[in-house]
Amino acid sequence: MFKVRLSTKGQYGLRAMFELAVNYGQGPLSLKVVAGRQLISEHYLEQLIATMRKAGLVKSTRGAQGGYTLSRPPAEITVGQVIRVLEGPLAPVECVIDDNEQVCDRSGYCPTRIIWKKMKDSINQVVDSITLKDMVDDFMKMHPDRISIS
Amino acid sequence: MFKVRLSTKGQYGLRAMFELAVNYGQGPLSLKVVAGRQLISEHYLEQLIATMRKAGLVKSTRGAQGGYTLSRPPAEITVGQVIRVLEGPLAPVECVIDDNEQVCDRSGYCPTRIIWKKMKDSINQVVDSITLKDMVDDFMKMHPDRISIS
DNA sequence: TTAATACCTACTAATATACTAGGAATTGTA
DNA sequence: TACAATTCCTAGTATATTAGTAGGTATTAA
Repeated sequence: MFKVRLSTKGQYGLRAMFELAVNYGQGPLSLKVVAGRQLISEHYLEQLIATMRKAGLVKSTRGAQGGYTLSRPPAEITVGQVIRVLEGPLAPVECVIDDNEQVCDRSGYCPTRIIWKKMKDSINQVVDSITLKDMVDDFMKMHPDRISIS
Repeated sequence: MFKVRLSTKGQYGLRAMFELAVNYGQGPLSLKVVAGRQLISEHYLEQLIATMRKAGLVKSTRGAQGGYTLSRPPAEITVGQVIRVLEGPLAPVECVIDDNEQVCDRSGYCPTRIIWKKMKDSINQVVDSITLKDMVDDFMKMHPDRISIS
């Protein structure tokens, strides 16, 4: 197997958020449409988007013609925010989740902690430097035809 | 839970390799000593070090007074090599494990792949830029007394 | 000869993953 | 007002992974 991997929660959730970003300013998008466009199980995505709603990343409109919209402009939501809401903190080992030096029992003799810290910082730097708007812009650059599908 | 995390295989394995690096040039170190110094289950570590032996990172000497040594100088073994041997490739999602563009069925419409690629490159860059020698040097700088424990 | 070591295969409890099942509540539209 | 489209909610489940443990055999220095 491979490691430092994301579960499908983060993957699917980010793809769903991308669809909402593409649709931003054009009213709510139903789960059915989002799931259909990204080929994700609708019922499973429902659970993921519930998490994002509770975290304040998306807003919902109930009833017929309802759906979901981003709660902020795409430029104000980072990939890191989305992934961390769905997956929890991004860190290779537990002892570097918090930046404050929460020492484990072997802390004085741990030669590896500094490495885990660097990995963590590097991962988060990548995902925090990309917004949903960046994703949409990049995608439109490569697929100018995609707008007509929406 | 937290994500992009390493299992204990990578963590324990790297700590064991650190001990072998500290001891480099002074003959073999037994599993018992390594496990004892790093507070790891000896029997479990045995399985991890077997993987590293098969991968050519360590050499073993059987029988009484036997043990393990690094098969190359600490400066020639990177943290990335150790972790990848024990955990497999370091990549957040499967579709970026290989650099060649192995496209999934939705490849033309995947707005996230470039992000996973950046995460992967960033993680590997960190671990590949640190050698076991770097770890030992850093540690000795902070704990000059540790040499006497060996 | 013996004690210390490496080497090997199999088993297991606990946990997480990626869903599915089945419905209740809400709301725009005919 | 009825109804269809939607969100919202709780619970179950098959599979895989993790982090070991159990119980040995083979090798070698003293």
